[in-house]
Amino acid sequence: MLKSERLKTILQVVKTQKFVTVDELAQALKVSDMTIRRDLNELHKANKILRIHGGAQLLSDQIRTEKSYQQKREIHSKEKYEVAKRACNLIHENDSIYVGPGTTLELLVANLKVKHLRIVTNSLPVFEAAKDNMNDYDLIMVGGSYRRISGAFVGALANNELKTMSFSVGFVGVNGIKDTSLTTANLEEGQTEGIGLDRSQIKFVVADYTKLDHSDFHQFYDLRNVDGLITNHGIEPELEKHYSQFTTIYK
Amino acid sequence: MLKSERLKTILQVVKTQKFVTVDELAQALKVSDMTIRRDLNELHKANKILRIHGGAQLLSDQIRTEKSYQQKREIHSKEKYEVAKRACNLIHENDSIYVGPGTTLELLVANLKVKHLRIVTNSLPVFEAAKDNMNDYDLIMVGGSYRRISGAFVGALANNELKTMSFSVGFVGVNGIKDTSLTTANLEEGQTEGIGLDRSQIKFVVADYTKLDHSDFHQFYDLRNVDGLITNHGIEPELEKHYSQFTTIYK
DNA sequence: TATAGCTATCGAACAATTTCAAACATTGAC
DNA sequence: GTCAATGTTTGAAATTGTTCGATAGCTATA
Repeated sequence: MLKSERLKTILQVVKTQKFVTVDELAQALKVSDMTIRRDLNELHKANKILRIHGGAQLLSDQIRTEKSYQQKREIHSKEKYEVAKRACNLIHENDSIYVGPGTTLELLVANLKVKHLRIVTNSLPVFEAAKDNMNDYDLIMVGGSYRRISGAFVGALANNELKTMSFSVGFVGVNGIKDTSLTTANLEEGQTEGIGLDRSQIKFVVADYTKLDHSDFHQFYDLRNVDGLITNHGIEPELEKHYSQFTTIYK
Repeated sequence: MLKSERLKTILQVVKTQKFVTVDELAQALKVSDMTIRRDLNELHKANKILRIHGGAQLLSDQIRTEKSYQQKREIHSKEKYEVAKRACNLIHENDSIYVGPGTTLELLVANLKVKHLRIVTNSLPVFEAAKDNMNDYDLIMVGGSYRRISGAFVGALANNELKTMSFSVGFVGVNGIKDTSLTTANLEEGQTEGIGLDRSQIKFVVADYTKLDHSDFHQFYDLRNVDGLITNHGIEPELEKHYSQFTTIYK
């Protein structure tokens, strides 16, 4: 493979996954890690990516311009990536999974490598990410009314459609977790996510540590009813102990 | 093989593959690598390709234009635009409209200027076009299984969802119209479109003149049950007379 | 919180490999 | 034979891989 071809591939990967490690790239492109480092440094010098310890991520301004609808995307990219990778390990071949809206869950489906999955989502960004994933998944969109701000489909249509389905695993993101309450900014979105969880045999909530011990307006689910809280290492031991009373912590 | 012939072949390969190595070309064209290098340098001097270490790649401006070129050819074809504009005039304030998949219908929603509409579609490209339209429409997506090739959502989920709705006007595109049959390439897609029409008080089929008197594999609706065929001026008088037996022609 | 120890990552230096172009030899058409 | 195109040789340049000591980041322990 030509060098410029490799550089282009790297850029492509960074764009879709927001973050990559040196090892991942070295394995995928079948070159040594040193070569990848040199490539990343070159791309960094050309101001195409942001070089960080262990890998690279999208430039924050690229994140902003790419999708103007959310500034959330530009922060905590690495943390979200960690959480997403952890969540990937909980998915197995032939699963039918529900994936709610949220940037972390976009990363989840973008980084999935398990084969033979049925992915159901009510989020357009998540759908797009799954569509761009190299593996050829059975992809189902839950339609409904469109919320421009989050890119999610919600309302009675979405809810009714979800109620006709059953999932082996379900993942939702949150804006905050306070005590045993999962909270979000929008009532309708929370309701739809709640139904997605209800219809899932195993229920996971995905939240980097910045979401813990914070509360948003609408409570939409009880932490005691979910099977796992997927977060990253940044979680404070005190909080971990607190939440582990109610559910399993994956970090 | 003549030199000029070889140069042409190389250009062709670069165009289709974006990247090519010296070795690949040397083996394929059965000449020495040195000859290929000389060829590549010549093409580079003529500004036809970008020479890079180990091979060659498309000029960066060719890469940029390449994608949008295909789409522009598709989308901005004059005939489709005419048809789309004509269809726009059949939509009025406060309508609830169903819009099926198809490039002409993408143009339709992109050019809509009527206010206070509810737009329902099972096509992702149509949805995206409507989303980008400046007017703030009530936008509803019908979810379901995703067909990568056309960007449409189909199957039982989509069908059931459509069956719960009622539209004042419905628009579908076709691959071909033969006698009184609307035909399309995919059975499921046709079924879903058919239901969209069934649920519409006024039913329109949209087809530039190239679609008339052509047939695709699956028949999904009867022309005698639609209220209008929207086409452009290129239609042959003979065909117009033929189809006007079955429905109203808008051109 | 601070510290020590561990591991992964890093870049510099060097070696191995690949690619390059110049110079020259060869081929084939006229 | 002449000339243009092509092949071959060869040393230089570019790229990549490997080794290794330094450093960053994390974990466990006090």
